[in-house]
Amino acid sequence: MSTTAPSDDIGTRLRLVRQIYGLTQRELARRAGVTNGAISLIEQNRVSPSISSLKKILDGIPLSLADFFTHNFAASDQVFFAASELTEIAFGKTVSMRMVGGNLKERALQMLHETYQPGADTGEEMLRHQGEECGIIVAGSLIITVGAQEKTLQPGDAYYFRSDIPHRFRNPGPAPCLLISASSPPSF
Amino acid sequence: MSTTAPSDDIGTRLRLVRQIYGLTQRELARRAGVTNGAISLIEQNRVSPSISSLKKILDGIPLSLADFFTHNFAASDQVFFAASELTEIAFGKTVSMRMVGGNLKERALQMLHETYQPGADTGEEMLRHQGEECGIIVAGSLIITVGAQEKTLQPGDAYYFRSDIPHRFRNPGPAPCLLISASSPPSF
DNA sequence: TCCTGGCGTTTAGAATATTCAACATTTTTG
DNA sequence: CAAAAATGTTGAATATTCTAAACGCCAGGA
Repeated sequence: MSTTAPSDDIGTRLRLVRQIYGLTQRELARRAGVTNGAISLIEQNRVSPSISSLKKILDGIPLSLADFFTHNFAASDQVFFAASELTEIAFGKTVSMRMVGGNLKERALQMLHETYQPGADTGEEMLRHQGEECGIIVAGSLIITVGAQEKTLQPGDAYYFRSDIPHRFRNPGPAPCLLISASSPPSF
Repeated sequence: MSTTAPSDDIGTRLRLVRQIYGLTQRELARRAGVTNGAISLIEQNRVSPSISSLKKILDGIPLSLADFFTHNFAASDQVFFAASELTEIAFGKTVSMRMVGGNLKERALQMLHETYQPGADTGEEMLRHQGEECGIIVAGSLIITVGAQEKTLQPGDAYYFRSDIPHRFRNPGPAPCLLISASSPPSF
């Protein structure tokens, strides 16, 4: 039992969270039913708020006390990613993936833009890992095997399965196959 | 981003935690550098402590604010388990396991008392999953394969490996093999 | 039985947090 | 550019929490 403790600089933390949510001290104060002055003093660490005050304030965001103390609110958390910013991952010469938010920490989700060149195959020794995954074919076609089932998917088709069921992806066609996938928790 | 929020009944929560850790108000107050009266008032919800006070108090346990707000401190959390209370899990007719704390929630750890009957084998298709695992042979003997390595373990021998390395357990001997294992995170 | 020591609780007063209203500064707008 | 609106900060008054010391209660030991 030991969640990593965030800094106890409550003031900076609150200011950060408030700004991430795009609220002014006055707007948050109004929603929370406290005064803007109180929020100002707290954010400057000139007072240490009571739990009841902090709770009221966080309710105005809204955000639970648990989340407030648990999560790492990095101001640098990127929200938008240019195509060129996606981190590239290659598996052999036939499979490559472009990951959304690879630089983020504490991701609960992994989204990939995958490319399977003609002939690409994740291998006879099926993949197995924890979590769940799903995806939608964007271009080309792909043969997906999941447990005892196998199907050729065309653009627009999709899949969803528990990742602990052995699975395999193959592109038999003459054209590259593009697909967008999501999985949780991230496997890399 | 939404950790389940525990009750905001800070008083009861603090009292519960304090008692779980076997501390009196006075002892905790001494460690935390606050007065026993303050703790009494907080536990009765007659005041809402400041973050700084609550932090000082939790430091005396010690417990982080994040953990305090995150975890579910069920007073009923069982600590001791009679052999008969271990939850039984069978895989085929040759492998069975007895799990410690199967009824607990939020386990970070899984401990099993495993029995491999003569001839038992987890299968040629090696096991792979997230986390790490280790164990000690209690009786009989067992052939364990981990990646490229393979070894016959005797009572007292032990193993430790990252569970994502393909692994396999076999009991070739004429006698049942007993072992105790631990893994994290729990795989079931 | 009457102590003694430990427990949680309570109360008055000191310390701290919060409100209210005003201020200085920046941003928006005509 | 000037006026108006919005933002964060501050000081004095109020409200709340925290301390220090006492209280009542109960379990064990002479």
